[in-house]
Amino acid sequence: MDPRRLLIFRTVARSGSLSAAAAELGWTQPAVGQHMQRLEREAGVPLLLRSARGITLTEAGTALLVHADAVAARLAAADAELQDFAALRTGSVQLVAFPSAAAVLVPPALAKLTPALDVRLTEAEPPEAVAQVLAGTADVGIVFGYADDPPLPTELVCLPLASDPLRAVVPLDHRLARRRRPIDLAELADERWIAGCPRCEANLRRLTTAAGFMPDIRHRTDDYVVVQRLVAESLAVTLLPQLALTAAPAPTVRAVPVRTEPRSIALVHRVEHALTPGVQALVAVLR
Amino acid sequence: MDPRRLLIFRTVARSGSLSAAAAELGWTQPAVGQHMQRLEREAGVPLLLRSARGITLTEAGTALLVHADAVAARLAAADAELQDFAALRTGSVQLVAFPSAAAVLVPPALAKLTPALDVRLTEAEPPEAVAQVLAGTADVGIVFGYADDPPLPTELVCLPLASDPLRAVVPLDHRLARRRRPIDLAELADERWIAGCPRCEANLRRLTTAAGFMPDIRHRTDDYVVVQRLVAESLAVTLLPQLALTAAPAPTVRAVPVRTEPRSIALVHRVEHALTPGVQALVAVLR
DNA sequence: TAACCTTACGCTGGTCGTAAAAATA
DNA sequence: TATTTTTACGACCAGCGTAAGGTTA
Repeated sequence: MDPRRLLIFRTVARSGSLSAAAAELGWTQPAVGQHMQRLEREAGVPLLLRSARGITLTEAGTALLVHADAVAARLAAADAELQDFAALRTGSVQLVAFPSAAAVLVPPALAKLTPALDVRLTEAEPPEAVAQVLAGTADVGIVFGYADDPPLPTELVCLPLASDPLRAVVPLDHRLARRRRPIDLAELADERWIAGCPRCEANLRRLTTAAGFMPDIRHRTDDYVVVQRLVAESLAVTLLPQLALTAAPAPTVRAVPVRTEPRSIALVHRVEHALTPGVQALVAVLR
Repeated sequence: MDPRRLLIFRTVARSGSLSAAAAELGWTQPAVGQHMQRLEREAGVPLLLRSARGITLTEAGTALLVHADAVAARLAAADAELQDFAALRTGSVQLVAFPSAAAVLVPPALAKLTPALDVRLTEAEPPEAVAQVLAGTADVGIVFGYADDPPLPTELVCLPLASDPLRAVVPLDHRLARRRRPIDLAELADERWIAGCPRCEANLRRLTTAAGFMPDIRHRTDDYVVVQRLVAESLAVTLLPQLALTAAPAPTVRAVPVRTEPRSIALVHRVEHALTPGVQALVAVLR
């Protein structure tokens, strides 16, 4: 059974005549008549009793009208729900961000969004975040990247958000603590070091190699609060991105500008979601 | 929203890929793809996430699938119900018949029908029965007609069922009670008469006029039981159709063949109901 | 007459198929 | 390579409009 004809039948049944239904549909009388003929032929049962005063439903027609009404109601409900998605009156977006972005960038962005959009935040370091977006576990990811990162799969869209400079973090009484001009990394060649997550450590090694030394790594943690406490006790120095320092500013350490390439912060999502209203809205407030 | 595309979307969602859906529908892949593109454009929201392993539903797509399933279920229910009507597993027919037909012709006919067809009998004399069928209050009418009746409206179909000869009904001790050969109406010119319903009385007057006399009408009733009791008491004679005598055979009177035109018994229904299974079935067992 | 219905027929446009290219595993 | 997708384009037929005819109130 062709569902379009069922809806035309509904219009005919409710309006009382083929011509009235045609007017309602913006068609001509024969167009509606042909549809009803085909519907009745396919049904195998007369549905309408024609007369010069319009139409009356047969018993089968009356029964069919109930179903037609139900179908029309469902279609209207489907339409309304899709419009809710399109107008951001409903829908949810899974957002995954690395910790300091989750702390600094995400909350003010979410505050700008309509509360009808259900954004759910989880934390993950970039490699895992990208994997989640690829797998569909997350819709939008906030990640950071270093200069020589491999390119992302073409399935993903990458929107640069900001450039995040690295700072050298030293104790308050360090000899470089009061320097205003950017220092060279080589000036920290003889320090003890704290390394962060694997990618950050790889980046650190790349930078120090370029600066001509091998860092003496004593501790490893990607927790920027712990890092700063270790530095405060003069146990080591480290490089931290400005974002992490903004997330947890510690008066017990000193962040000194250093001549290194900044890391880049970017937003990723699957290409198909370029038109998904929820993703679109979230991307818009994050940029 | 085009309901056909909703059903195609349902097939796609359930089969997991455009190509699998196309195979299921007996179409090609691009045909399905074009439908989905249009559906998404009209929806204003992406519904499918395409990949090389097939498709995944977006959140909006998942919501839409629920409605699509509901629509499909309703369409199936509508189809099933129409087939029930077509196969006489359901449905009802309003039958209106004049009293003696209701007594003699209808019961054995109904006994031959499937009990799933709900036939409802009411009694009415022909003029009213025809009016009911015209108005749609009844679907099938059993009526009788005389030679010079006006033609029926073209909106009605008339199927002759039988020819019903008239009998002269006289007391057992009447001088004509033992006659085997048909009598002439003129032989009853001097009797007292009982007339029936208005149409029957008109027919009686037409016949007697042709036979050359005016009947001395003493009583009027269309109840053929009452008629026969009156005759049994030798209060009058009358003409009764054979059908009425079959309905209520009375040993206390004598029915003698008489040379008159018989009345005709016919079945009427609206032309549109020629294809209605219930009407068709009822007509078939009544013929 | 006016309103409803059909039937007949021409033309448009939706929609399906074919063919080729692109992307992923 | 095999399977998925998309895009482009051609052809067909469903379906709408126009026009004419029939029936009832």
